[in-house]
Parts: sequence; C-alpha cells; structure tokens
Amino acid sequence: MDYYFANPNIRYPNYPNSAVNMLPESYEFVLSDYLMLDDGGCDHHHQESWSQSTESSEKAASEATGTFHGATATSENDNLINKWETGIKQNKIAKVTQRIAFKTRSEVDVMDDGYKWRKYGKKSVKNSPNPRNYYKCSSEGCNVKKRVERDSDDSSYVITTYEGVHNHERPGAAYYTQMSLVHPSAWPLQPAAANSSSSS
DNA sequence: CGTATTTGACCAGCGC
DNA sequence: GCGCTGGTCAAATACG
Repeated sequence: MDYYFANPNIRYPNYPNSAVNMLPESYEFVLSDYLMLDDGGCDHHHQESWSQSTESSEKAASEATGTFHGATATSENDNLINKWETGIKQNKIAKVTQRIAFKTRSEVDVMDDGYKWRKYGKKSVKNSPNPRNYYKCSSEGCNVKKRVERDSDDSSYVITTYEGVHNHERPGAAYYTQMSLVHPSAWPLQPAAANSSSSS
C-alpha cells in the first residue's frame, strides 16, 4: 500500500482559504497522504507529531497515476498547485476525489475528530487479522467517508483513511490556525479531550 | 421509543 | 464465466 506523506504547511487544493478553491472543480486528482502520528503521550501539540519521508513521498509519487499530490516543501507544493490550477483552467478532467490516510499510535480504534460519523459496515481484509470499519459523515449531504483499521504489521497503530471533502464546518470546534492550512480531513489530530473541555 | 450499531447479504470489479 | 475480495445495504438488534 502506498501513501503520500503530508506536511501541515502545505497549501492543499480545495482548502477553503486557498486560492485554488475559487476555481471550478474540473480537474481530477487523488490526494493520498500518509500522516505518521505518534499519539503515545497525548499531551503534546499535534503539530510536533508530524513526520514525513521524502523518499517515500517520491516513491508514492512515481507510482501515482497522473495525479496531483502533496509535496514536502512549500515551494515545491506551490509549484504543484500552480500546475493543478493550470489543469483546472484547461478543464482537463471532470471529477475531484481526495483521500488522506493517517497512521496513529493509539489504543482506541476510533478517535474523536470533531465530526459525527455513522458506522455502516465492517469487513475483514485479506492481509490483516483485524477488521476494517466503514464510517460515513452523518451531516446531511456530506459524502465524506472514512475507514478505520489496525495496522496489520503493528496492531498498536490505527490507520484512518478519509475520503472526500466535507461540505460543512466541523461542528463547534476551534482549531489551530496552522492546522487550517491543511485539508479539513486532516484536522482530526487533537485528542478527544480538546474537543469536550470547553463546555464544562 | 427513537436512534445508532451490528452483521450477514448483496453487489461490483478484477484476475484467472 | 467463476470465484475472490472489498465496499455497501438494510433488517435486526442494542442502547440511551
């Protein structure tokens, strides 16, 4: 399985504050990011948890099928976004899909990411002793899905894959300005405690 | 009693 | 064409 590595400083397409969001959604790309998160302590800032691997990113890029993807350096990423914009302007392809995968060291399988999810399926997968769980965003009209499964190699890690882009804000949550530079699907990095502490 | 989850059935894509 | 695999549906069940 191939993943990209993401960086919180990347300007991702489709992000609300990004200029590229003003352009029509007429360019197909697949954004697959693999975010390594060491969630062991749970009390450090999540930005510090991001790690990246350039060679793996390049490897994944080489195996991607003509798609836009995030880069590890901001300047390089800007370049990619420019290409993406150009592609949109040329109206090359018609559909936008996005997929981002996280790998998190966690004891709990499903983390509170601020969105409301409805579970709709569970499957055991071939090369893993652990089942894969399927969730759909329960906000009406929002077709974002996520899959949650334990890493078959190291079951202390949870792999969460988000697919699609939320068409709404995360309900009642403050998030870091820096994090807002990342695709909305990449926000669920805060421990559940950060989400519920404000009300009590 | 209303809502969320569970779980087997069903279905579509793919490789042989 | 068939069987395997992964993804989704939906009736039954659990849960508050």
